[in-house]
Amino acid sequence: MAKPPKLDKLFDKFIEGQAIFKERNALRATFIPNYLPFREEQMNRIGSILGPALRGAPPSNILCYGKTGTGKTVVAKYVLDMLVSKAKQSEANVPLRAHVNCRTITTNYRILKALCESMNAKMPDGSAIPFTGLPTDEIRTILMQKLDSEPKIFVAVLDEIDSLVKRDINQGNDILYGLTRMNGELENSRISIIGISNDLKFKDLLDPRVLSTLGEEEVIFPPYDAVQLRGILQQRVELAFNEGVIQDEGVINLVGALAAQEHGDARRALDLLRTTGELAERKGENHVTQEHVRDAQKFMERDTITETVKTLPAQSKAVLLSVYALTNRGQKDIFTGECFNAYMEIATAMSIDTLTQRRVGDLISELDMLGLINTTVVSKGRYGRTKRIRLAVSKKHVRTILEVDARLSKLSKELLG
DNA sequence: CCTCCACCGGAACGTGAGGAGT
DNA sequence: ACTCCTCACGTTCCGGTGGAGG
Repeated sequence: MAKPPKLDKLFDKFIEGQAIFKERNALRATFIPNYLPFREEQMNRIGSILGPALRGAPPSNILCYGKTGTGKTVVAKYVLDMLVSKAKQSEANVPLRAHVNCRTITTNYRILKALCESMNAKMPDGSAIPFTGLPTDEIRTILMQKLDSEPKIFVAVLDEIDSLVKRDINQGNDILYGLTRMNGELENSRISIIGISNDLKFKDLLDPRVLSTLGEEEVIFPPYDAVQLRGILQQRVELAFNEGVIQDEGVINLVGALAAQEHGDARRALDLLRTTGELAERKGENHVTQEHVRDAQKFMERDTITETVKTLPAQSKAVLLSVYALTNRGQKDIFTGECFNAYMEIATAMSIDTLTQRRVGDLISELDMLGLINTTVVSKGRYGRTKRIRLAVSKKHVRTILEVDARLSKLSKELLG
């Protein structure tokens, strides 16, 4: 059987496509290059703080601040890698280490569990630690016993530590207080914490008792400027792409410039560059052009919005739709009361429960945080205080996506404005 | 300067699902 | 079968508030 020529050509394109990438992973956020440009200062600071661990002395706790994609995580990992390999070389005290992302690991229990697992701690009977069901106290005891079983320095990196406190200010403070105070209860070992925060104001949320121990040392990660981004990209381009793929100097400049607009986020820059390469690859081309960069930018934007809207729970969809409907009726500014009324209609039409205004208010805030709408609290004097709401994404965008939901097909044109 | 609207947003609590141990 | 845990999602209650209009 002869191969269909079309498919044949398609596959050929993929084989040719290898001409684009040499090592695609070099453009991923998890990749740790052997040199981190523009972060010497931060690396030296953290290095000198952690240094005492090599002599078995407990390092101070560190808080790292900086917006997303400023290299906090990669620097922390890099320095710890170096520390551990140095310790192994010289047979000094090899510190234990753990890296926990507090945004994906959402509860105190699971954070403790993750810390336990990083050093293979088991239940007293030798079984694995269960996902849930244990009192949090108990798992803390297990952690401490394991730590104390032999003298060690334990460096725990708590990534995105701000989300821990923002999710639940009491719970967050509790676990941080518990961790920072552990040193007073441990006999042999010492624990030291590297907190990584995207939010510069995160300190305000911390209990002063927590802050005083956790924030012993602070390291700031400023955003990269366009020139630095270009430098980073240049370094990765050499690792990731085959020679001659990027002939146009403008490609890197453009990626750097686009990412610099997004508060100097290197992760975004690398993502954009990778998507650009993949786009060119899919088209079966051997070179990457500025046109590809622009396409990739659009593609990524559309992709993230589509994804967030699609995965919204039904109630949030109803709220978003009510904003959409009012916008469609020609209203630019929408106030909470109006939004709530529209929501009641739409939720009824969707035949889902209607929530209270209090709850809808929270959903509005969530949509705001997702960047789908913009809200500001405004005072209209005699006519009360409320939130001014505006749609932050294009109307077309919302409609096409929301229409996919089966419950929404019933909604009348009239209802949607 | 004071009032008072229409909501904001914190606190406490309820419910039901999901999992573990006994 | 029963107890004990956490967690997501909502509700009820309520004190707080910026500024237009009196």
